[in-house]
Amino acid sequence: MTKLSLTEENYLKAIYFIGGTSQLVNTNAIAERLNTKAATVTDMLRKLKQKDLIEYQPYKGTRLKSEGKIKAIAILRKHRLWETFLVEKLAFGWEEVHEIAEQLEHIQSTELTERLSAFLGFPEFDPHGDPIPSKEGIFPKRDNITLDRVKPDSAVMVQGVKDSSTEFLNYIAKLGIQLGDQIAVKSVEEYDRSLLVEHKNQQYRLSALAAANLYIKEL
Amino acid sequence: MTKLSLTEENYLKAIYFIGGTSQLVNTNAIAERLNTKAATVTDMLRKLKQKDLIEYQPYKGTRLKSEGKIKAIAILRKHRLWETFLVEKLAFGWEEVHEIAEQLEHIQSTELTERLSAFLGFPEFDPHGDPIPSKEGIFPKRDNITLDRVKPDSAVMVQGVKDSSTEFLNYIAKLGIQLGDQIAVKSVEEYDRSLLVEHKNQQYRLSALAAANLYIKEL
DNA sequence: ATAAAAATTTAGGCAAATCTAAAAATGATT
DNA sequence: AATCATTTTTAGATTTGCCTAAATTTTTAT
Repeated sequence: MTKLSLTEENYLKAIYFIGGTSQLVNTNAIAERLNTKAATVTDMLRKLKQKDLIEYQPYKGTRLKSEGKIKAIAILRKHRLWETFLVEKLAFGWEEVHEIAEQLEHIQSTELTERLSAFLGFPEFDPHGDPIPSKEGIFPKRDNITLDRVKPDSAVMVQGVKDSSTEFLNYIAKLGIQLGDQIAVKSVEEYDRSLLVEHKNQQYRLSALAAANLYIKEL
Repeated sequence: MTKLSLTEENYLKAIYFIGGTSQLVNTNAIAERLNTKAATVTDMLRKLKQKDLIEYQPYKGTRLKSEGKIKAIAILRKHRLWETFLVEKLAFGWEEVHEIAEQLEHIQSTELTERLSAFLGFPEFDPHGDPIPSKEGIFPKRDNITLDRVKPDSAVMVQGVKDSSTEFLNYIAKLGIQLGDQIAVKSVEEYDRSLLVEHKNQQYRLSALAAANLYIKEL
């Protein structure tokens, strides 16, 4: 349980995001995600291997070992809890919180994390609809249905977004779509699979791509 | 408005705590406060001088310049707001929060700081009773303190009530509390933040709510 | 199968923040 | 005023995280 530097934490997070808990991850992919150079990544991988946080074979790639996974998931937990705090308690918009949460996720205090979670009512999903792992590192289950998988004439509730890029978040913000909103699917166009939907008493068309990026729950 | 490193911020804070906004501060005093060596401090002082954050004459000591003061006070503001958050919202004890706030005070986002302040109800004093500077760097005057913001073992004089509802006035009348009365705070209960007070040679317990509605002056 | 391209590592350096040891300045004491 | 003690600075190293350029390994394409 050695304390990691901020940089080390960010490398573990990057490896986790690219390769999850088991896939081999390339040096270049990490370099790109962290806006750094491959040589720098190599240095750090040697260091993380030495700390037994990752498996790493030169030229072959890297993957998290169990200690590394635990750390990465703990950081993710903190990130998503803070995002929830920022949106639900401080009334930030979905799009604004990421950068701040990137800083807050590195605060060291298990006690703080657990009290924050309690304060927020032990949330299982963050404002983007992404699952918040428990302190034991277990992810809550979710209905992974996206809007494009829904039959015409069904009513659904928006539960989250799959694509959390700023572009997409801005797009749905422009449409006025928010978590918890109800949407009724009227029909699906054969040609491009776009959807005619009714939302907040308005009818409009959603592309298949947009629909595929909205997690929903059927009502 | 250059972004400072965490270390630079800590040096400014240290200078501020030792010498306030105008007194000359010795190299050794800073070294001691930051648990580092005098030589290290000298290096940093040269750097901070170069950034025009401090006045510094070798062998003569250092003091904050206006930019440095602004930064130091902004950090102090964040520290005390976070402490307030930790105690009032996450129910930490007074003593536990300092270390965590030392980390949180370095989070960079004015927006976050201001929203946090709003969320907390624009507090003017932190749970230790210390004043929280405004975002303009101005310290609130002491006389706006309410009894709940006072350190244990302090003696105060009742100056007024914040809640002037008949219910509250009746309640304190029943306790025999009048303007100008002296009250000594013996201790504060962690659990519900109620106060054990001595007043007119009697000891009794005051709820946090009642205490929060009594304006006092420290003696 | 071999050469070209791409990915990765090694080698050598740099900046920030730290240290120890030695030198210099200041201040205190007789 | 001269000396001794204290404070502070300078000099020279170390560690961490990063870089560029060159070398090496792996992959791809002919």
